[in-house]
Amino acid sequence: MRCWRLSCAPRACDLPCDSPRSSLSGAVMRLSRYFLPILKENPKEAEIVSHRLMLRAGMIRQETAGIYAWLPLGLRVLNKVTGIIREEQNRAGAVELLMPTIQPADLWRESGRYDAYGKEMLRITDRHEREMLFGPTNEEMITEIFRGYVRSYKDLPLNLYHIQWKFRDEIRPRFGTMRSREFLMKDAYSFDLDKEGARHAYNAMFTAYLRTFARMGLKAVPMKADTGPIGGDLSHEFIILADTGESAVFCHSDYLSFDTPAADTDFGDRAGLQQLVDRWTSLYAATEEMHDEAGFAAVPEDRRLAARGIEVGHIFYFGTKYSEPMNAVVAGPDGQLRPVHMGSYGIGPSRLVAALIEANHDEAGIIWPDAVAPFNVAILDLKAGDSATAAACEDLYRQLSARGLDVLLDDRDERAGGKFATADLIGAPWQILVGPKGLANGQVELKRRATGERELVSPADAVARICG
RNA sequence: CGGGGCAUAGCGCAGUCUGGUAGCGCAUCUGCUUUGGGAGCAGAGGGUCGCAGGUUCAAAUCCUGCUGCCCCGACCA
Repeated sequence: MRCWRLSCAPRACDLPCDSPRSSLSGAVMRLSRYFLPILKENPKEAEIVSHRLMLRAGMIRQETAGIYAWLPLGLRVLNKVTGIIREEQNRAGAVELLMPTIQPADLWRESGRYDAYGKEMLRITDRHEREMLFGPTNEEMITEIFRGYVRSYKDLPLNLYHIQWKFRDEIRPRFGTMRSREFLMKDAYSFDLDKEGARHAYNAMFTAYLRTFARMGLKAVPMKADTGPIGGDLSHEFIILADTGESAVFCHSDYLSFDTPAADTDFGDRAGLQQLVDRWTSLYAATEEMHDEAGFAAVPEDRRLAARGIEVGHIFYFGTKYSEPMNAVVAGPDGQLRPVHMGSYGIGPSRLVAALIEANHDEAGIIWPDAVAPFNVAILDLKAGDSATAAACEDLYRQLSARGLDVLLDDRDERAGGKFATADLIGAPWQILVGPKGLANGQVELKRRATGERELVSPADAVARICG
C-alpha cells in the first residue's frame, strides 16, 4: 500500500535546529559567514521551477538520482514546515514519537506486504544476513508498537505520529524533492475501537490538515481519493493548485474561499468536527483518477474549476487491515478482544517545500510565505565597509531578532545589484535596504518581496511595519 | 523497464562530423578603477575531456564495453 508521496525532515527537535534565536545572545547571521551557495545560471537538469530555484538558491544539492542533501537555507524551510505540521498535529491530539528508518523484513511478512511491495522497497541485508529494509512507510511498525503495550479500550483513542525519512525506490525520480526517492514524511496512525471512533480520528486529522496548509499560505483542497480494497468514503488527498502541478484536478471553486478551521477548534467535539468535514466535502472535488464528468457537470458552470494540482497530503482509513493479521487487539467494555480500527495520515514536508515554491515565485526567484520563510527579513548593507550603514544594519538586526524574527544580514563586499538579486532569489518576505544616502536622511528602504512595493521609512518605522 | 539524450574547469557551454599539445562565458584569486538592480580593465590559478579496453605515429574526437545523470512514457495504495 502506498501513501503520501512527500518527503523528508529534520529530526525531532521542537525548534528549528539552526534557528538564529541564538541571536538573542549576540550572534548575528551574516551572509559573509553563512553557507549559501547560490547559482547565477540555471542548472541544466532542473526542468520545473521549484527544482531550479531550490538549486539556484542553494537549498539542496543532489547526491544521486532522487536523493538530496539539504543545505542550510533549505533546511531552514524544511524546519519551518515541520514545525507547523508538528504544532497542528499536537493541537489535534496526536502524539509524536520517532521510529527508525531501517525495519526488519519479518515485520512486513506479518502483514503480507514484504512480498507484495515490489521493487519500490529498498531491501538490505545486514552482516548476519538478516533481511532488513529501508522503510517506505510505517504501518507495520506502529502496529507492532501498539500491540506491545495497549490492551484496553480505555487507552483509546490514540494517534501516534512521527516525522522521519522514508525511501521508495521510484522507477524514475524527478522534479527535485517533489518526487524524490528519499523523502521526509510526517505519518500519523490512529487507533480506535470501532469505525465510528476511527471516523472521528479521521475528521480530526482532516481538520488539522486544513489548518496546516492554510498556515503555510496554501490553498489546499481535499479531494476524494481511491480507497482501495477498503471502500467507503474515508480517503482524501489534499491538493494545492499550481500551474505546474503533476495531475489534473477538478473542483468547485467555492472551496478556495472557505474559512480555515479556527485555532481553538474543539477536537473532542465529534459532531462539530463532522459538521466541518461535511462542509469541506460537500462540493465537487476530484483528481483525474476519481473524476466524474457527470458530477462535475452538476457544478454551476461559473464555479467549475479545472486546474493542475500537487498532492501534499493524504489521509486514509483502512480499518483492520493491519491490526487483524498482526493481532493488534484490545478488550472492549464487554471484555471481548477485537482488532483496532486504524487510519494513517501523511504529509510530505520535503515535497511541500517544492510545492510551496511552485505556488510562490516569480522570474526573480522565490517568494516565501511568511510562515515558512527561511529568513523573515533580509537586511542589505548596500555599502559594506561603511561604519554608518553597518551600525544601522546591526541595530535593525538586533531589534528584529529580539521580536523573534529570523533575520539575515547581507554584509558581503558585493555590489548593490548582486545583493538585490540574491535577496530576491532566496525570497525573504521583507527586505530592508540600508544605504549611505538614505541613512544620511535617517531613512532606509523597506521592500516587500511579494509585491515589490518599497517605501522610505525610518529604521524604527521599518521595524514597526514588519512586526506590526 | 521501453524510447531518446547527455557526460570537456565549481556552473553553463564550444571543440567531436573531418584525429594533430584544452577553449569561451560566469565563478574563484591579485591589483587598479567603480559603487542603489548580477561593474570595467589588467593579470593569475584551476581539467587523468565519466570509466575501461581497442585502432593509430598521434584520440576529447574513431571503435567496443561499462557507469552515471537527464528527458518522454509506463509507474506514483
